Amino acid sequence: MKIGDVALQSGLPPKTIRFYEDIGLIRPRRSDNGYRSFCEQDLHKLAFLGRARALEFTIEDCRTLMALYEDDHRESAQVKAVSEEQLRQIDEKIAQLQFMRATLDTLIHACAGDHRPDCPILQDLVRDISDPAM
Amino acid sequence: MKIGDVALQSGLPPKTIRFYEDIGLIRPRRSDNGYRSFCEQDLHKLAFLGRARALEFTIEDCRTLMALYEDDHRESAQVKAVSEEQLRQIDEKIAQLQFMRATLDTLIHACAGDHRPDCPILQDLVRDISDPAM
DNA sequence: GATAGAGGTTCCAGCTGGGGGAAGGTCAAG
DNA sequence: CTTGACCTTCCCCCAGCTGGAACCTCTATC
Repeated sequence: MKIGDVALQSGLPPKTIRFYEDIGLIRPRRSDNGYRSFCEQDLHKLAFLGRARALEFTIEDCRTLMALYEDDHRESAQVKAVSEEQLRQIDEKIAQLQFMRATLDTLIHACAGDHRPDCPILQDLVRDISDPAM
Repeated sequence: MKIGDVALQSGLPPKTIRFYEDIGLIRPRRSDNGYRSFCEQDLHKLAFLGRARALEFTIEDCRTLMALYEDDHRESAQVKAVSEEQLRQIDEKIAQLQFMRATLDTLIHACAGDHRPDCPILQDLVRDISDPAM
């Protein structure tokens, strides 16, 4: 398979696939003409990477998961640990975003949204420096 | 005020303040010795930027908000529109993260997390290419 | 056999939003 | 007069790609 084929099948752009090779996540063979030649295993790995990235695992996480994936002697506890850390970070992000959302929502509801310049949103953003309370 | 002073008062690192000047968000004067010299207005703008960024407004959003902030003839509807779009994007992010969280949580609960190599998490990540259903 | 077009290749640059650190200038205190 | 804290510019680096230029290769068509 050439890069275009695996791109279609994995859903990853060719650029991304080359990038993953650059950083050593996959190691496809080469044909005589210099083209990358992907086997089924490579395709599975790319799908693996695509899904892990969709779950917001970092590239470094992916590297770890990939190593575990390839290690027949892995312990599932290791995989679980990485995933639990990732879950924790997602939870953190969600909490932070929900806090921002609440703040922004309050501001938006306080704003008349008409032709006059008075705006509680701007007022809040620029409020007194010496009052760091949120 | 020198950059260190406004850094302390605004909570932004000096590097970030210089960066904001580079991209034209602020235009502090210069003292004879070449040092940046910030006035109260600059400080307010920096605080403004810090808070807007904390609400995940992009730099481009900040540029827009800053222009509105400086425009006495603005209509609050413009500010509200930018903020509502931002709220929409935050909601989108939250929804996506919650979906990821659910997926990851399910996988984690399905994983024994012991010394054996069998792991539903890896199995899911690498599952059949020809089954793109999530 | 020539050529066009759709692929492939490499490399370099850039995006967002800054951070790290070098090399040098300036200022106040001791 | 020196020390140390602060300031300056400069350039490179981070993640995780993406775009583009310049070139190569294969296939199809005339």
